[in-house]
Amino acid sequence: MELSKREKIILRAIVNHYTKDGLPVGSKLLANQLPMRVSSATIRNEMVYLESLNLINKTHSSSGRVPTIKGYRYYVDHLIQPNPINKNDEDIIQKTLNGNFSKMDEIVKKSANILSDLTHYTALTLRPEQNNVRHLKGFRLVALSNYQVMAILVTDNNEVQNQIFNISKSISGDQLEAVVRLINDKLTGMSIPDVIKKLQTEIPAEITKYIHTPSGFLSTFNDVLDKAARNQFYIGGELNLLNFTDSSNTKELKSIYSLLDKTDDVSKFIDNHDGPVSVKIGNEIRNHLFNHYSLITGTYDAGQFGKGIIAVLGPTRMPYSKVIGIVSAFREELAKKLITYYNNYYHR
Amino acid sequence: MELSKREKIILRAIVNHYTKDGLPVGSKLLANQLPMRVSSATIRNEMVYLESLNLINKTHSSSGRVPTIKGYRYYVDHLIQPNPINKNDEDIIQKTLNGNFSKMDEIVKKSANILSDLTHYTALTLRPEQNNVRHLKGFRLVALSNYQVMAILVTDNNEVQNQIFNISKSISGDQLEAVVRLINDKLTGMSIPDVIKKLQTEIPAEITKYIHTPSGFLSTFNDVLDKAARNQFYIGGELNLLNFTDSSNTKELKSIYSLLDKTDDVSKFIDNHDGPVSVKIGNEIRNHLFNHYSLITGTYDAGQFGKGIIAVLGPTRMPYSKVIGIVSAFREELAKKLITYYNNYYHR
DNA sequence: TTTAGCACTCACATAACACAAGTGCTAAGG
DNA sequence: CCTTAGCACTTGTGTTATGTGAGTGCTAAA
Repeated sequence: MELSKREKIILRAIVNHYTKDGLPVGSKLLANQLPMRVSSATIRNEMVYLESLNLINKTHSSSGRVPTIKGYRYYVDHLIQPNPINKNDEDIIQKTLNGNFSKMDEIVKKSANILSDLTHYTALTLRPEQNNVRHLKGFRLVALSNYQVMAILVTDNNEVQNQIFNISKSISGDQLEAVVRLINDKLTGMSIPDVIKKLQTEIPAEITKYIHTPSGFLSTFNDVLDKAARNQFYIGGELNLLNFTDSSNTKELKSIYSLLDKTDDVSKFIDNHDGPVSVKIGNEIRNHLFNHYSLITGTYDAGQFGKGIIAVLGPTRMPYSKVIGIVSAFREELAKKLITYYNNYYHR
Repeated sequence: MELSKREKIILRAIVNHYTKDGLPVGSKLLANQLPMRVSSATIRNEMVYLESLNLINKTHSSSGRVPTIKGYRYYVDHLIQPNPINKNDEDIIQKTLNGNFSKMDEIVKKSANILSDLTHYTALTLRPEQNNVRHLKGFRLVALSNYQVMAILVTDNNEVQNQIFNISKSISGDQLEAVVRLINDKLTGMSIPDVIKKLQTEIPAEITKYIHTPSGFLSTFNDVLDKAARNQFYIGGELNLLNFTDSSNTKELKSIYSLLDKTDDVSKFIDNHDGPVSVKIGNEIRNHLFNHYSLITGTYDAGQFGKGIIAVLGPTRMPYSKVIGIVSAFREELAKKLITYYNNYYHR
């Protein structure tokens, strides 16, 4: 699909206006405002052509034009003018990321908040993932009392998971201590696949020396492994959806919120990228709930931590160039911050 | 304020109708429907009196009547007819509370979800609190690696808090081990006030034997103590606010949501009770944001765990008798469940 | 004290109308 | 051949008038 120079200017102007004001854009407005001197009739003629290509639309037979999904797509791919982040926003990122964090996850979580503050949309952040198989760096059991045990698991990306579980009355303190020692000895330092294998084969047999029915133990270990394996993500500004979603449709809104609660579903549509910053518009998100939303995702490369994803969810009618600018800048700052963080605490 | 029998019947009917349909209630409707045989004119006369007492209101000069806050209050205090929970809801409570929980908090959290499902409103639950000063039952430091430490704190209500913190490069593994031993020896078993005192006096001095600037350590301990001391609460069905809040007013809605995020504020208006189940209507909640909301709170006595609170937040126009029935039943079931739970795991 | 009757009020729905913004089309001009 | 002035046409929006229905307060009679 090849557009003439003038058609491009017109389409760009339509998208710019519409994302700014949210009102259909008419030919007269553009005639008075475009860089070149043309009459509104000429613009109307061009608009007919753009509409025939399904790049723009009318809301009713005599209204101004509005971009279609395809129009936004063309705009983002060919017409967008870069809008680098402004100094002020840059400062906010710098300042906020420079807090004191005691866990990598806290930085990623905070990032979701900053990103939503900057864009006034909803932000999602996924912590970095190593692409190789994850190994178990440490596995501890701490007996808190004679009926409560905390399982602590450290993976080689330095993530820590922990979970408390209770032990039924039938186990004595001594038995427990024995099991703690047994498991610490056997599993610490192993790779996760190995841990899972052992949990199903060797370990149960060993444990029965001390405890008759060890199923409670084992299911807890699996829980913790699960938690560690799952792609956790953080959300910032979820209430911002209220700002631009047609609030009459409560049902749809609730569906979206409950979708945002499900880790698996979210990472599904946040995933697969082309390039460092990618834009998905409306039905390109492949979920009918998001037909009027767009998703700007960016990857960040946090060195030893691996690669992570940040994303902004807003209306299809969003100022793409501004949001893309923010996401671009943010992915770089976040990467820098995490690498510094890694060097400060992990590299020795 | 004394009402005649007939006035009571009329007021009750008005509240019942209005909470059911949300439409102003007119005199003709009531005339055809009340137990006694009276004309609409008579009812109108009575209504004038009820309105003079500020128990009911008109939405405009020729509309039917609507209860005022004072009217709801009178209804709840004098006119309400008990509506015990139905078998089906009862079953749901039983079944859901009978899951397998590994932490007392999980039960309290789940309760918020059940309660909101049953009422279709928003539910808040506070975990039980012992009213005496809390003691520190156990305090552990677990070195996960030579740069990460997990602090674990167990209070005498068997709550466990934990937090991970990083140690700057300047500390060696040996130093760390020494500090871990020191702190475990000195603080385990003490009461919280004592712990705090020691953290400010004795401990810093001791630690400096091993580490030059122990301020990082100490602030983390304080963080964890803080977390344990705070009244945590859980929310279920927060999105249900969308069902009955005038969704045009996005701003107010956001204020409410951000209020519900703040522990202190929430426990403030959930607190102070009269009796096992209490009802606060509109401005009685003492926060202008809730002028069109009512709050049904119930206490539950979980034996050794102490006493906790459950609450349902809905519109002033809610079916009080049904919701009160549910809260009443729930507080008892939850108490039972927690006592059983305690006996199974803690009492030996 | 109750009630039938009636005039009155007000929200709500509907239709009629003008208006503004925008369109497509046509015909003339560069 | 492209551009544009002009014009008829469409549609959303806002205003006004008008009718209807549910409800009220008041009065006068039972």
